[in-house]
Amino acid sequence: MRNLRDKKTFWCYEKLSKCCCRLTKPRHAILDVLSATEKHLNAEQIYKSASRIEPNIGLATIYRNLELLVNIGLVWKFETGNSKTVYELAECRHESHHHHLICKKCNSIIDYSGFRDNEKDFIRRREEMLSKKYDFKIQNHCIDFYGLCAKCRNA
Amino acid sequence: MRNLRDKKTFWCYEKLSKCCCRLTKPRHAILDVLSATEKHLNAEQIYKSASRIEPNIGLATIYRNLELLVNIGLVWKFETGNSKTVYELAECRHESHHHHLICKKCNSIIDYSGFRDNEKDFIRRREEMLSKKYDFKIQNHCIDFYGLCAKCRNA
DNA sequence: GTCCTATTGAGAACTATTCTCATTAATAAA
DNA sequence: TTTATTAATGAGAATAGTTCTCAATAGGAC
Ligand SMILES: [Mn+2]
Ligand SMILES: [Mn+2]
Ligand SMILES: [Zn+2]
Ligand SMILES: [Zn+2]
Repeated sequence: MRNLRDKKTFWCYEKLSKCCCRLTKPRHAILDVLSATEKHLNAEQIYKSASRIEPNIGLATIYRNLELLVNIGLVWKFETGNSKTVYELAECRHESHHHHLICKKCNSIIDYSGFRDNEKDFIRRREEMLSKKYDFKIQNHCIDFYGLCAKCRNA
Repeated sequence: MRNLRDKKTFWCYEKLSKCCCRLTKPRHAILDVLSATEKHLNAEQIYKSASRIEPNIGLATIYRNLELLVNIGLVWKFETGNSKTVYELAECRHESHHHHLICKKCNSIIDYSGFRDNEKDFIRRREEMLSKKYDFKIQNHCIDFYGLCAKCRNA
């Protein structure tokens, strides 16, 4: 196992310890799995990949840690409507915040992140307005577009 | 039971028969339940309310019909992230299309529908742009804002 | 190295949803 | 109105994603 000094340089070690969360081997593996892909993985897929790094890891540990990582904001979780919850890294990626195009037929997900400035402005203004109008503290948002991907439309 | 002539005047009878769906008693009850509220109900809640109208209705029938009604576009379904899928009528309401403010703590949902024209324009333009860029036919969208409601913030 | 306790693995338990199948009833046709 | 067709139903079993339990382990502060 990596020694302590190495661990302290891990990209989210600080954030974890700030929350009194230890950088355990399963946790490290899960973060490695999510870091290594740009796909949206469900718990089972993360379990399989993480098992290659930590062969004895348990599925319950996957769920426990995903919940924890979502809570401290390192991971973004969302439901696709076909009962498979998927996860992706929230930070440390090409461009962290993004929206989704979701195909209703094949359930594939396209990340959309090339925001124009006016798009960010628009959403920020909308959030300000909504916060006031409904006395609601907005922390984040989820914008998904549903429809048919090119492949499914031509099939 | 209502006779045939009455049923044919039911607000979505045409839409149903167009899809070869019969206006059955359980179906009628579910639509009545959804029509009578502005809340977002889960399957269990719909089951309980519908049971008061049709005492022998089965839970499986609730799920079957909700799926059907979602497919033909009469009902809007969405997942709140706490594993309770909720449903609401898509048509025949104050203002059909709307977005949501969802409290992360108490899971309450606020409907937000007072769109300004520029908001609709903005989303329409965005959809046009995305459709082209990703060769994706957009059919609808889901915009949710997550955060803390007034009650939970002051508690 | 010692100690405290957060975290783990295994599997049982839970729960929302879907499936199966014999029976019933909505509707079109006669 | 009667009949025929087959979509739809209720009951309960089955499934699957997720959470829980608990004794054992290991991260990391000291
Ligand atoms: Mn994504
Ligand atoms: Mn709503
Ligand atoms: Zn597709
Ligand atoms: Zn709240």
